[in-house]
Amino acid sequence: MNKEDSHEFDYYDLWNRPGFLIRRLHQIHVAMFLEECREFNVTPVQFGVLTVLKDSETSDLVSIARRIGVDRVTVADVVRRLERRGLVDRPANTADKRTKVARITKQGRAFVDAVQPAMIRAQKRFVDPLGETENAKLTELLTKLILENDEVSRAPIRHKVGKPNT
Amino acid sequence: MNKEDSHEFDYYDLWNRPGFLIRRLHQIHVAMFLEECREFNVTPVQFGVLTVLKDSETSDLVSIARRIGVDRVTVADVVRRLERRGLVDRPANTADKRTKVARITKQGRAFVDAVQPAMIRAQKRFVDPLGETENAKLTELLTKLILENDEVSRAPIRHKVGKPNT
DNA sequence: AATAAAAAGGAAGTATACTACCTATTACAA
DNA sequence: TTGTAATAGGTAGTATACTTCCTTTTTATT
Repeated sequence: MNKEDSHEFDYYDLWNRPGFLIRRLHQIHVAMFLEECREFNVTPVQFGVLTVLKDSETSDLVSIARRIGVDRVTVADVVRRLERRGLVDRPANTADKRTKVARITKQGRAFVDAVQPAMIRAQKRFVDPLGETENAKLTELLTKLILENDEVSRAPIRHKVGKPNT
Repeated sequence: MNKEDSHEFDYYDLWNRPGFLIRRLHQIHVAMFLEECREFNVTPVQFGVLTVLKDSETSDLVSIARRIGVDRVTVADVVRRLERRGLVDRPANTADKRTKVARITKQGRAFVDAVQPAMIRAQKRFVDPLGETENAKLTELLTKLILENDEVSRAPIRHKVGKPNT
């Protein structure tokens, strides 16, 4: 019998693996987001990039990657798709010829405003089964785990700006 | 100003979007898993499939998909890779010629046993920043959210009881 | 000023995770 | 029994999310 040879916790059961739970939950959130935003045909990460750009006017890809916690190559992919849809453009940077910044267009801004309510619906619906206290606790625990483990990921956010939340 | 026009919660901040937190955490878990299991060159989902197969001897792809909560097309992909490595084979099913079951090989079983400690290390390290109480609470909250929202995802896991899929 | 290190990005490759469409087989029902 | 449903799987296409290797440009060091 292999199931219990660590005689402390049954990691053999998928439902006892935190990683399994997180993967499933992530999957569910993406499904909900896409469902709520179906008419806009936008993904959570695409909306994340647009959110960052709406704040910062222009930004090089590495900065975006750090802000949303995604690999720079992935960001380049996402930005390429947003550019194809006219939501973002890529003006050349004369100051630093290595970078090729991304900039949200007027259409992009209007798009974010139009999608925002659907995004909020998705977020609320996602945590709807929890009460207010549980919801706060969940946010606290998730944030703690992210901040404590951040350096493991390839796209560390290395900060606690804005909202230490603790 | 758009940041506060829902005058209740600042969803404009990425760190206040539960979906963002879940995505980041999932990403971190995958990174940790890959790090701990580097020598074995195996992913969380691959190990999940092997775990299920070790239990059930043989299984058709749809059943695996339901057990681990992943789309059947994805499972087919994963199984193809495991087959290529000799960890799984695909005997034909004479009883039902539609199915082409997956079966874990002897090598596959040995592989699971060899990787198991690294997998457990990854799971423990992931929740290490939490105390025992917090850890239990996290598991409780994640499980609750999964079970309550499961039907949204494309790969629902037969959750709860007597929930006919329409 | 010359050179090495660091940073930004492109290109190619892999894995997960879907959708949509198609075929083959099985189960069910008129 | 015959025709329709449902089921299992394949194929193709898209998006996220990485890795590794490469080039160009900037920064730092000597």
